[in-house]
Amino acid sequence: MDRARRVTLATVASALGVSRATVSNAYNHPERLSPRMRNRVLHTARELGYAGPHPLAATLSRGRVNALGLVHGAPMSFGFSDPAAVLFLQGVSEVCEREDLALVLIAGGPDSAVARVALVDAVVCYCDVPAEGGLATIVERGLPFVVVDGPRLPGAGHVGIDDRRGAEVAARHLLDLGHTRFGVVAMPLLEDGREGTADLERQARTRYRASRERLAGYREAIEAAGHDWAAVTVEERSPYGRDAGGRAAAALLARDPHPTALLAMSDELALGAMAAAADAGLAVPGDVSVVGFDDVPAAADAHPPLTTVRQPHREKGRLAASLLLRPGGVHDDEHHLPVELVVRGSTAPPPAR
Amino acid sequence: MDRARRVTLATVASALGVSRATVSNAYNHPERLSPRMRNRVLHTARELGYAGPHPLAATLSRGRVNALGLVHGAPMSFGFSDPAAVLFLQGVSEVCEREDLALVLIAGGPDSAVARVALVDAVVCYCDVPAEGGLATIVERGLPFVVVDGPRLPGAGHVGIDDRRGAEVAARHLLDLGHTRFGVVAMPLLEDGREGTADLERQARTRYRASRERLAGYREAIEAAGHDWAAVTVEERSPYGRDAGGRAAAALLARDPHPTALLAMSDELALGAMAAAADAGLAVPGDVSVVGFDDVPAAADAHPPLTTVRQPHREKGRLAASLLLRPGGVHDDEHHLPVELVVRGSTAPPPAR
DNA sequence: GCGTGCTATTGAACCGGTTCACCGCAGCGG
DNA sequence: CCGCTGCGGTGAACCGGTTCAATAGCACGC
Repeated sequence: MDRARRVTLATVASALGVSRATVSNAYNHPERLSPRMRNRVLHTARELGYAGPHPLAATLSRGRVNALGLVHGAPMSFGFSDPAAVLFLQGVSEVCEREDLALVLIAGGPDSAVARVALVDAVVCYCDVPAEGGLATIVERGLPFVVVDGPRLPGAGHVGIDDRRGAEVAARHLLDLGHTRFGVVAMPLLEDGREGTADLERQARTRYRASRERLAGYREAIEAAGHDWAAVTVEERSPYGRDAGGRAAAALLARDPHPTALLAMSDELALGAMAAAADAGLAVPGDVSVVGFDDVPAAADAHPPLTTVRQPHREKGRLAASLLLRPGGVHDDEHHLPVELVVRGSTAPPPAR
Repeated sequence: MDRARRVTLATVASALGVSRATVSNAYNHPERLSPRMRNRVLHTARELGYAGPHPLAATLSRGRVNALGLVHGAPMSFGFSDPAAVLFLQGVSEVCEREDLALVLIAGGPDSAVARVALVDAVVCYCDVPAEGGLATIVERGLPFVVVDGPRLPGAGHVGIDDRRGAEVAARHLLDLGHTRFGVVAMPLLEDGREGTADLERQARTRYRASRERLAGYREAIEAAGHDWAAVTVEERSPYGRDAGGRAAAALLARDPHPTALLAMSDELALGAMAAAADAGLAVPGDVSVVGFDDVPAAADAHPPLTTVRQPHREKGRLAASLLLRPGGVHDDEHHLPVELVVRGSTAPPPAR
């Protein structure tokens, strides 16, 4: 079976009595060979069952593997369950497709064994890691990379949105509608996986950039309107799914009086929150308004359609990938994409007293 | 800048005056070295800014890259827009994650330039290609592979479902409810991208296995109930999205009398069809019943929730990946996963005359 | 008949490691 | 003091190509 010596470029060369360089040229630089020779080579190769230069070996000399890596903060399989991540992936893959690049999904996070050895030319880090020490593996490998939605790192590109402003706009929308009692359906603030109400002290220690910024945005808007932030309950749940949103909202709505407006840090959380409201016998937006963040496709399809902050997920993916392909290498500059409030049916003035 | 000779394993070796083998061992076989030597090596490496053995080179000697490839029939970016494909990907990625493998998304289909050179140990083909000549590139490269939802190929594994039975069950459900006038919302039958009503002749030439089998299933059930298949309109649309389903359904529902039951070949098509029905002023399921295929998450969330044929997408992904990792290599055997009718709210008896 | 200019082909170095048979040497039992 | 064992370390072959300076062969102009 495998005893049979693998047929390599050298096999073909010696079968024809030509040099290896010639065989190599037949594949990579046809114009340097006489058509006759080229045909002989290709023909013999076919006869011998030689499938062409081994990509790995070729790559070793050339120094390029023609692949973009993508590392996820959360487990990779989660990546596919989060619709926002899927849109992002779609953006990245569009660029890869156009540029004839493979897209390598790197499991286990930025410091996994896979990240250490994955065969890629550059990597997109779609994760919100702590600024210090995060991505150490990637940095050490010396690969060009861009961080999306995460911290700014020296030498790396950065793509993100203005989370704070997005959150602020969402909160202001509810304030404008006349709401005064708010609850926040929060993504994790720290890595400890704790669930529950996050007090001011915990809020101050928030490690994830997105969570921190969105929280800050809510707060700014609410305080600017003259309300007391300390009166706003922040319910933190983990991980990111609808379930989490449902549990957080259930806790918020069980309070008396319950908030009339829920600020959800993502659409998935918001969608879960809407379901929880229904379970609690509350109408959205009649009894309680909900605003999300992300504008994933399911937001528009929800009942009622979800008011949310749109961010250009696909565009973020495209941009991140493009930055890595720029001729001059990665400049460590920052790209902020626009956010926009999309008002739909899940928000309304608070119920009359 | 790059003038500075890259620091390689040899650099470290000569800096220490030891052999390259020793440095290599420090990383790969610590137990073969005295702790003292190992520390010296690691320390010097760090000092020199050596990030460890170049994965590419390591891989060349070892012969394994620790990566699984995934090739898509449709453009890769489509892959992410189809929720069924996303679930499948999730399944594959779970296995990759568990096994510390990278997951390489190969753009441009099974015969693209990327497929020719992608650095992978084995590949999952998630595509319905013609049995003859499809996947030629993969076959030539001699990579182990498994085909999902496509044709059986010698030497390759196969994972699929019983599409025919699934379709049959769906149709029988509608028949049991008393329906007699059917319309089929079809995925593409041929590669020509044609849209419109597919007559019997075109149906007979169907190239895609899934389309062919599902059509056959519908037909068997309907004929078994004593109805005339020729009276069933098959509306083919391309590509696979909701829009396509909407357009097909609009055409079907514009007929007079319109069908009271729509058999959609996928949930995305079905969801589009439901929207089209609403646009046409028809109630689902009051005026028209709709049944899908796939049971994607959005099916249960739809209004009304969609009756559909469930297939285990995630499980398919897991199985396909697992087959490639089996110690003995890929056995060319066939794995059929179960399908199951899920009755929800989109089907009901036809309206009274 | 000879220098010139091409083109087709080649040899050797190189990409950056891994592996394995082998060897020197320290410690140990006798 | 000797031979044996086993550990720590080494040299050389190998993985499968690419690249580039050099060369051989040939037509051409003069």
